[in-house]
Amino acid sequence: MAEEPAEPGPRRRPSGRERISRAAYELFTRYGTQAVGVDAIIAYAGTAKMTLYRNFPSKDDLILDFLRRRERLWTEEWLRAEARRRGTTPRGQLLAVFEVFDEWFARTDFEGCSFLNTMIEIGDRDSPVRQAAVAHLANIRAFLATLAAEAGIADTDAFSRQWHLLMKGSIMAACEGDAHAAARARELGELLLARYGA
Amino acid sequence: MAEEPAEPGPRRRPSGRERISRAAYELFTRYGTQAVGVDAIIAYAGTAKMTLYRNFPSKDDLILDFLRRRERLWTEEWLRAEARRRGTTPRGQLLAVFEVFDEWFARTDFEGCSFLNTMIEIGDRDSPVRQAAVAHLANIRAFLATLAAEAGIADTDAFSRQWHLLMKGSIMAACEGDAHAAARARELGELLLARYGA
DNA sequence: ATGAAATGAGACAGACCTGTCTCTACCCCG
DNA sequence: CGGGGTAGAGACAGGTCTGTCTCATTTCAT
Repeated sequence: MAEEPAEPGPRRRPSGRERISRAAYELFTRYGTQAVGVDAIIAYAGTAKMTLYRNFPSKDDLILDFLRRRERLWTEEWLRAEARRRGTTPRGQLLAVFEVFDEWFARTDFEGCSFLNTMIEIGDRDSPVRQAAVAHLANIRAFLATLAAEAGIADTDAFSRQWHLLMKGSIMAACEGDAHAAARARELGELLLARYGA
Repeated sequence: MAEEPAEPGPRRRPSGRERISRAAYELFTRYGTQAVGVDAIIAYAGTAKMTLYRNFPSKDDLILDFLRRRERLWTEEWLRAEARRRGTTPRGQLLAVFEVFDEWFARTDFEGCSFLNTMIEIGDRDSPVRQAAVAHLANIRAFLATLAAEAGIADTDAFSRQWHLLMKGSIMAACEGDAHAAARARELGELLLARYGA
């Protein structure tokens, strides 16, 4: 949910790898990693198929690249940055997560959390792709734990897991069509903050 | 999570349709509706492919049958029955949901909520399969709203949506591997009950 | 400008998917 | 016993998927 800098020069066409990576990001976020084939990606990127397979050994490697890009653009540059920016206190930054979610859920192209979607789409627990998605979810929790520590909460692990539970529950509710899912989670969040004395 | 009655006679082999429906249930719950092909289903059921297509116009119709069966076996005969049985008060029956979930999450063959999984797997919002999954999720909420009304809660819609949010969040956390996801949600549930004066 | 590297375009292989069709055999009820 | 509905087995069509290969063209640094 941020834009790329024009990579090397001032107005240069991005490399084939970069265009494929961006195309995969657009299509994977919207339609899921399993529903989108490599042919759709190269058509969207305007490249040849060999450009994809010269840069990525397999589609799975492209999905791993997609998850890393998602963490950078969504987790870090969007969610974390916006929460930090909107909240004046650690407590306010935690609650700002659901303010950000509220706008996210209202987008017409809202299609859920790519990490959760990928985890569910990949049934095999041993798949490196699924394990990567789970690891990226844990990185979201690491940010929550940081905020919890700054808010003076003692058990940051328990708190961040519960806060993340609210986030995931609200995302699923939004996927179902609940327009007020973020506000419902925010109210639960306030109860949880009070419970932890923050 | 209940067993079928031996349909007509005392020890008769179930009909082809019934065997296919049961096989689809086993495989779809475990691996997802998109990952399992009709060939795997007929092999598991021990039937011919034409037996499937004589009884179900398409795979999508088989998935719809699967979702209905899931509602009967999981939502009604398992979740609702166990919550009713374990709790002595409406409040206790609500909290018993997470007691039941705790045992569910610990199962080695735990593979999440089939309604959520199907909703995510089917990207197309207009798909009848996805809409059916969403409708089955709403039926879970209807049960929660009944319990909320019995517990004397005024806004049963808001409450049931928040309780369901906790359930869905805990399921996602359990899919990630959190062994204590049910206990975390239960604690949030107690805060919510207090907030609603129950 | 020139040679090396990257890219575009598309055919192709092999696997898998849904759904159709045929043919044979069984089973059950009258 | 006999006949009609049901089931099993498997070939088949038509599509999609990932991944490989070839070859002409472009692009870039030297």
